[in-house]
Amino acid sequence: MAIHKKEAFTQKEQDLAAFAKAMAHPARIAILKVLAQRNECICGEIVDILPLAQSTVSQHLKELKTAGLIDGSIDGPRSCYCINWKAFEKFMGEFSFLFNKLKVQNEKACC
Amino acid sequence: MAIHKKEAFTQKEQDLAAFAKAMAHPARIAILKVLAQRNECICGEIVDILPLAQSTVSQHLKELKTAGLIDGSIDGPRSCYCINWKAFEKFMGEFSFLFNKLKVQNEKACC
DNA sequence: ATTTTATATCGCAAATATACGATTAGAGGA
DNA sequence: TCCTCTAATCGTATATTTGCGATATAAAAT
Repeated sequence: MAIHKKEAFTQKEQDLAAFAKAMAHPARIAILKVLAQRNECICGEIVDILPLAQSTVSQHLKELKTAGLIDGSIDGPRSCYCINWKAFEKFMGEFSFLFNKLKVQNEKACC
Repeated sequence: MAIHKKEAFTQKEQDLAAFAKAMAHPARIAILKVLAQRNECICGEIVDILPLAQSTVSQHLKELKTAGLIDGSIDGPRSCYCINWKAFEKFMGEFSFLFNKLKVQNEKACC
């Protein structure tokens, strides 16, 4: 294939896919869970909780941040992360719109 | 790395990640959209709509089916697919549970 | 100034995913 | 029976992801 054809799809389709992709790994789900549970933002605590090396966790955090699912700020020698609730609401809303809305008229089984 | 450490996470984390992964590609989002829009179940129409080769579309359909997001049945010489609304509700519910529930108590900004 | 502590980044190896053409399989129709 | 149409699967090239150790960076502590 050589070429990934993401460009051939609509921006909204790409955005939804990117959002899903950011959550498409159990480690990142686990990170989001930790961030959601603790009111304050965590950094290296995540490394202690997850069964992964520090560098790997850092990489997952970077992906989540790039995707916009979490925010991060430097706090002295350590980094602080937290969930970007706005982004979450936006995407969850789009998923709901895309599928829940259509569900109503389609409820009956096909095939 | 050689080893994917999925096993090191909880079943629920793995399930959510697998669900997200199934939607982590714009082509699959587009397929789900088509299936959601048409009341009856489609097969090769998807190939006409998407800018991808038949074999590629078939592969995406297989992934969606394996992940449980769609159902498929053979109808003579052609295949018929439709969205598995039950699975959708289940996963959307889990996402909402995981994040919306926690949002309430965390609304304030951190970092 | 040196050492510790906390993170990010680099480089690499292995696993997966993406895409397509070619081939296969099965149902209908000529 | 032979051909056609639809869809799945195989083989393969390339791209991306995952994971870790090693290294770099930067603030705090000694």
